Amino acid sequence: MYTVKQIANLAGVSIRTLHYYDEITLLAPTTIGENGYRYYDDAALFRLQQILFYRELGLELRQIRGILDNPEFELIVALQSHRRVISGRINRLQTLITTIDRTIKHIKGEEPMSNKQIFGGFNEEQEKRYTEEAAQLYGEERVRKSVNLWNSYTAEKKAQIKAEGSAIYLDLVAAMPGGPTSAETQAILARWHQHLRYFYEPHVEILRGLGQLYNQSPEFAANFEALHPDLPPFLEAAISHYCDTL
Amino acid sequence: MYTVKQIANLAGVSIRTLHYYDEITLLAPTTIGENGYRYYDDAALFRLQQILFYRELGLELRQIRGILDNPEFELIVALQSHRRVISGRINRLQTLITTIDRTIKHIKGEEPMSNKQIFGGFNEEQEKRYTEEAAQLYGEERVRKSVNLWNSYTAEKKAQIKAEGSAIYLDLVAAMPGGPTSAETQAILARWHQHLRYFYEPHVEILRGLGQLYNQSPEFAANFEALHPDLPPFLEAAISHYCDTL
DNA sequence: CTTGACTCTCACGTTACGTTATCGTTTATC
DNA sequence: GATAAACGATAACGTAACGTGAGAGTCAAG
Repeated sequence: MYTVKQIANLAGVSIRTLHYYDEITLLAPTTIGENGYRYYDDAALFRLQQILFYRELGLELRQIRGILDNPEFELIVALQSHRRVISGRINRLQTLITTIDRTIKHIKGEEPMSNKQIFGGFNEEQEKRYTEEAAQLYGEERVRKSVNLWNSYTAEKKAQIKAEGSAIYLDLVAAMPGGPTSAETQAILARWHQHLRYFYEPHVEILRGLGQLYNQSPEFAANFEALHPDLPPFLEAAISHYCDTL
Repeated sequence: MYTVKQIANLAGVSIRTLHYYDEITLLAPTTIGENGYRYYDDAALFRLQQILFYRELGLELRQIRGILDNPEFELIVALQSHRRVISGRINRLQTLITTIDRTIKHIKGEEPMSNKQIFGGFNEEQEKRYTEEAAQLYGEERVRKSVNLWNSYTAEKKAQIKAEGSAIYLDLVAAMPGGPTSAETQAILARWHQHLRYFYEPHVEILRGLGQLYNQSPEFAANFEALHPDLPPFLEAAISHYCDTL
């Protein structure tokens, strides 16, 4: 059993951080003494390690809690995923170093440099975030295939697919009053299921993963909330039921 | 001349960020049109690059403004400094990767693991702060005096002192096979001790602090690593022993 | 001349803590 | 067994660096 200070020293975090993580139920102490003191055991130590990894990778604490509390969470798989993301980070930093070297040469007049190159290593991260989360949930290869498939469409086809998607989600919002398990909702989900084939072969696990993603990932959730504030949890429930009946 | 959107796309930042940087006078647009639009030129592009480097390294925007607005600021020197710090970052991430590998083996029961090792790579940032504190304690006034003393030398004298310093560090590299406590190493350290008098009165505490600084500060360490990859830890051990025998 | 893409300025919201302030508890020392 | 030092708790306000609309003006193309 460790006290707050011992944990703080071991992990290099502040005591306030431990208080805060307790407050938001991200890392609760193993037991609390009669004096109100927090005490942590080794399991808590490993959970904290995971938290720090995900934090290092830029995830919000709420997401981290969602991931760690997911019964399907597997420590080793998660660690291997961290490895890949951190490797990516290292590559990015190395890009920054070449940007530095190139900038120095450019200033000395030894080499020309484009405007894009000035920001090499900075502007690459944008679209990655989106991909990173998806990659962690259902695997890099699948994402790659999906991207390839999507890119194979013409611009016209892309627009049509997008429109179809929008229509489906609007219909889902209209179906919300009936509840997530209503026949109407489930019928629309069948269309949604079919629609996904434009991107990849939607396997049951994937469908379930998408349902969670739509509710847990802030980026997805934000999009759906724009249509209706309660759409994300509604979607997760409805998709879960849909998968159960397959 | 570029508009906000063009800059945002080039650098991978949001328009809001550009607005904010203007608001806090960190990056003002080159000109403002009659319509109130912000327009930036290439110089602004380079300033933004610097801002992003410093931000990547974790500096606060106020500090960044202070650095960039300092008349002594030199672009190339700054870029070289970024290089060293980013290299340190890469080392830290690589430590994280070994922590991951070790944790995986530990979970599989293939290897024991200490509590400290669980957080290898995370708690290192603290050590930096210790050094910073030390720097502030011993710090600013002595640094100022040292700078004054240094500036009182002629260019010729400066060159001679620099050469002497380089010779000492090269001799230390040559003495590395004998180990940090060898008579040879310790004799060279006596020269090093004497050499420091060109800069300030080397008190025992300061010597010890320097030893730690040489190994812990990524900027110093990077310089010494250029001479030999294991020189920084060797220096810390050798200087520690030298101080013990004073 | 309208439509859509851009732009502006408020102004409030957010995340993950830092920072006192005030108070009870434990431990080391005299 | 008293007392100070170190440690723990809660509570509440502060902050940095933007995100996120709202409302309104501007520009380029058809």
